[in-house]
Amino acid sequence: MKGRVSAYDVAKLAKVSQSTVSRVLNNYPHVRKETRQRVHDAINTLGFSPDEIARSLASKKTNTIGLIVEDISNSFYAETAHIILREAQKYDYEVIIIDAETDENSFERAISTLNGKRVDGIIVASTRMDNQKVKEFYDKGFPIIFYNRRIYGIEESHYVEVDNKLGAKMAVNHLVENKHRKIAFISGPTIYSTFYQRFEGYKEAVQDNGLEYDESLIYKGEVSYDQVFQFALNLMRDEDRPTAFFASTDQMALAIMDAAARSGRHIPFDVSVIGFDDIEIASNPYISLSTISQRKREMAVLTLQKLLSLINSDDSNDEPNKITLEPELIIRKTTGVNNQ
Amino acid sequence: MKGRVSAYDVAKLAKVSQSTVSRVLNNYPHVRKETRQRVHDAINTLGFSPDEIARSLASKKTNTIGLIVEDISNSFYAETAHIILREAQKYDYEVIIIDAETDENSFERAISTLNGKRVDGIIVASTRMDNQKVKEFYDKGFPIIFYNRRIYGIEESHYVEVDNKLGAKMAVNHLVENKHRKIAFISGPTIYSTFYQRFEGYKEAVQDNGLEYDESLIYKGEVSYDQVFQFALNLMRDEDRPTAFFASTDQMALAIMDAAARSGRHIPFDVSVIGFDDIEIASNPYISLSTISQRKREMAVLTLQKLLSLINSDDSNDEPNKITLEPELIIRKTTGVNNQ
DNA sequence: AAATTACATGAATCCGCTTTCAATAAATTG
DNA sequence: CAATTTATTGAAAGCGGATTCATGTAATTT
Repeated sequence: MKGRVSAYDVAKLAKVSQSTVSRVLNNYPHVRKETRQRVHDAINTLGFSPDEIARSLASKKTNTIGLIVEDISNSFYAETAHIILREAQKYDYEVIIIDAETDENSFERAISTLNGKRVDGIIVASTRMDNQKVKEFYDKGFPIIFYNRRIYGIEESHYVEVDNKLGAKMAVNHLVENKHRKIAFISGPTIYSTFYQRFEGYKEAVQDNGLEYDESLIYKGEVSYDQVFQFALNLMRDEDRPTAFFASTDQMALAIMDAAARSGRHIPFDVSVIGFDDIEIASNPYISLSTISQRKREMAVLTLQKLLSLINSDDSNDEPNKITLEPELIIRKTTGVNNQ
Repeated sequence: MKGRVSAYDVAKLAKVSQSTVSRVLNNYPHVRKETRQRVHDAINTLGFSPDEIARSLASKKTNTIGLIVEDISNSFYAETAHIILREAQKYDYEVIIIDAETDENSFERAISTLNGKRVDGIIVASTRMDNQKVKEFYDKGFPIIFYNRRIYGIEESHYVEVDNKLGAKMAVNHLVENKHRKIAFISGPTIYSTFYQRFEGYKEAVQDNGLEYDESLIYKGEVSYDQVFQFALNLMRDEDRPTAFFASTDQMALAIMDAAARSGRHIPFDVSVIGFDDIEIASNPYISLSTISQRKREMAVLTLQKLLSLINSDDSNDEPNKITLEPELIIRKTTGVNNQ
C-alpha cells in the first residue's frame, strides 16, 4: 500500500497543524467552525482515514474486544457471536474471535494473544473453571466477563449466565412428569461450570423425585458427536434401556436423536429426548427438539453491554456483575409420555 | 492496567539496549548467544509480552486479517469461520470478523473499518458483485480474496469458489432423473454471484432437459426463513404444485421442508427437496437433506493460504488466483422418484 | 480602556516498538 | 602484524496520531 495519506497531509492541505486535524478527528471543542470545515474538506478530497493502529498506540484504546469461544461452528456459539458482533458494531467496537481448543494451553495462548493485541476487554465463552491466567488478569483489573460460564476461585468475577442447575431440574422434572423413571444424562466435561451445574441439577432432580441414580446412564466425556452417538447407541440397544435422555446441549441431543434413528427407536414413542440451549435448528419441525432455552440474545447483549461499561468506567471498583437469568422449558415433540 | 512492563524495562534488567531486546524478540541474528539468553531471562522474570500495537505501527504489519461474512449465525458461514480461524491460528494470524448487513453501506463500512485497523488482508465471504470500494482496494494492490464469491468488473480478482452453475445443473439433473418435470427454484438475490450462477445453472438445466420455464415457480428474494417458508407454503397448497424444490442454500431448504410439513406434504413422497451447501445439519438423519456439497473445508483452507501468500509475496504481480472447485452431489433422503 | 477570561491553534513530546546508522570489538586474511 | 571483514551493540530517528503546554486572539468584565 503505497502512499497512504496521513493526518499530516490533511493538515498541510487545510493549512492547519496536525494537532488541529487530530482535534477535529476526535471531535474536540476549541476548533473554529470554519477551520473544522476546512479540515473535513481536506479529509474528503484526500480520502483520508486515520490509522487506527497509531491512534491506539497513542490513546491506549483499541476499540477492539476479544471473544473466546470453543468452537464457532457450533450453533450455540455462532448464534452468540452473531449477536455480539452486531451489538459491538453499534458502539464502534471490533471483535477478534478466537476459536480456542479446549485444552488449557490453547486457552492461555488465547488470553496472551488478546493481551498482546491490547484489546480493551474480553468476553470468555469458553474456559475451564480454574484457569490461572484468567485470575491474574482479573487481579490486574482487566475488563473480562464470562458468558454462560463462571470461574471459581475468583469472587469478584463478572458473569452473565442462565441458571443452569435450575434448567437441568426443569428438564428432568418435565420428563418425570411424563412418567419417565430411567433417565440418561449426557454431559460434557464437568470441569466446565455449565456442565458442572447441569450435572448438579440432574442429580438433585433425580434425588428429589426419588429416582435411582445410575452411573451407567451417565456420559460426561468430550462434546463429540461421534462419542455421544456411540454411547447413546449402546444404551438404545440395551434390554433395559432408559426411556428418556437429557442432553446438556442441543448439539449432543442431535447425536442422540441420530442414535435413536439408527437403532430403530421412535421419538417420542420409544424414547424421549430433551436438550439444552435451544439452538436455531431445534425449532425446525423435523427436529422439533424439546429443550431448555438459554435466552441467548439477552445473555449476549447483556454481556457486551456490561463489558463496555466495565471498559468505560473510571473506577474499577464497582461491584462485580453477577447476572443469572432464568431458563425456560420449551416443550416440542421429542418428549412424550412414557408408556412402557 | 497499571505498570505494564516494556521492552525498555527488559533492556535495563538485561543490561542491554532496547534495540537488542527488539533483536531477540524478532529472532534476528547478530546477538551473542549469551546476551540473547540474558534478555530471555529478563523477559521471563518480568513477564514481558510485547505490545503488538506498537509493533504493528513500527513494522507496518498487524498479523491480523479481516473476514467479512453476512451472518455468522448461518451454519455455512459459521463452519467456514471455524476453519479459517483455526487455520489462521497456525500461522499466528488473528482475525477480525465483521458480520455485515447485506446492504451496500454496511459492506463499505466493513471495508473501511478493516482498512482503518490496518489488517494485512481481507477475505470477503459476502458482497454484491459490483461493489465499488472493493475495486479501489484491488487497484491499490491490497490483498483481498473472495470466498465463494466473485466480483465482476475486476479482471484481476482473486477468488476461490465452487462451480455454482455446475452444481445447480447437477441438482436439477438429479431431480429430472427422478422424473420431476415441475421444479421450483428458490434463490437469494441474484446480485450475489453465487445466487446468480446457481440461477443460471437452473435455467440452463431446465432448458437442456426440455422443461418448461415457469416464473411462478421462482423465488429470488431475500434469504429470509419466513419469506421462503411462506412462498413454499403457497406453492405446496397449489392444485398444480411443483413436485420438487431446488433451494440455493440448505438454510432455505430447511424452510421449505418446514413448509412441506405444515402443509401435510411428505418428503420425499409428495415432494422432493434438494439444497446447496451441505451444512452440518443436512446430514442429520432427521433432516437427511439431499444437497450439493460446497467442499467448504478445502475452499476455506485454500482461501486462507492464498491470502497469506498474497500478503507475503514481495511482488504483487503474480497472476490472480482463480480457483474453481467441483461441487459434489450428495443424495440423501429428501429426494425421490416422482410418482404423480 | 485596561484587565480577565475563554477560545483557537501550533510546537513539541510521547506511545512502545522497529530499523537504520555508526561505533566498537572480534575474527580473518595476506 | 597490519589491513580487512564480520559480528555485536547502542544511539537516534521514525511509525502516525494524541496530548500537554505555550502563545496569540477574541469576547467579557469592571
